[in-house]
Amino acid sequence: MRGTGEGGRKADSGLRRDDMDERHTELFGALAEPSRMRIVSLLREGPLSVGEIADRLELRQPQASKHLKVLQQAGVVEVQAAANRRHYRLRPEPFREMEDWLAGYRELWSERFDRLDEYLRNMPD
Amino acid sequence: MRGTGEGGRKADSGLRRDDMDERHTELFGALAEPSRMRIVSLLREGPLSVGEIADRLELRQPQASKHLKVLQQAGVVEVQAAANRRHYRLRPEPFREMEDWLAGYRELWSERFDRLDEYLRNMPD
DNA sequence: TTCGAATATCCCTTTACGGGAATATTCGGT
DNA sequence: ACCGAATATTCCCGTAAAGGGATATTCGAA
Repeated sequence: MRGTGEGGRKADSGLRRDDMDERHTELFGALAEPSRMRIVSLLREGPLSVGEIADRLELRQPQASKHLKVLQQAGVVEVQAAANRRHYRLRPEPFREMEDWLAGYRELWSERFDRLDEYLRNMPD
Repeated sequence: MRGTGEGGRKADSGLRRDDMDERHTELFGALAEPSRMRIVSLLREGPLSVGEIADRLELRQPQASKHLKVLQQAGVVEVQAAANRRHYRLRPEPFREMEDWLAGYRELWSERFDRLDEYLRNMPD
């Protein structure tokens, strides 16, 4: 139990950078599928039931359920039961995490490693 | 040829939202693999040759080459030949694109669809 | 408790993908 | 022109994942 409150940032789960990468691997995997990407995009408008999702994206109900299950396991969506219907909605956490992950690459925006010394260091002696 | 300079934003490739999603599907696919994620993470420090990447991540050279190829096709990295060596470096574009994509979900941070009217709309009459 | 709507799960087949090992290619040096 | 280092490519194999279809489950209504 090291560094529990180390950074004190937001809802830090106390993960090392490598673990964060693992989590993002799973997150990206969930998004790396056209149908699921469309589901996520659609869910931006608000929570929807499985039937509505399948309907609007012209998916078959079983496929919609399967994709939603994957998204749920990756933490992208959460479900709320209401009678027979199950309403799926986006969870904000993974998007925040992605934002944090991206922040580690933000220096690329500006400098883009234009310095050559790093580059030349790869040359053998 | 509509709206070429429409928004005047950065390097807008003139893609519709659906096309953007397709591109991100590919991008996420490239990142949805532990070794590739580690390669990307490693390349933050600066450009590296294939051998160095394979070395530091304890990958075999062919695997490293394959993963780099996938990353390259997804536009995540670019290569620069120098003698026998090929130096791979991160491209800033995909990260910017991810940032833009994320922006479309930023409202989740704050409100998180707490309004119930959208939710109740799903109820049958 | 029986029925029907909504959803999840199971089985099967096909395909995509990653690892391993061998081989091809490219390039500078001599 | 030849050799060796660095890298890319190919082939094979095993596994994970996705689609299709049928079926199981759950829940409210009557």
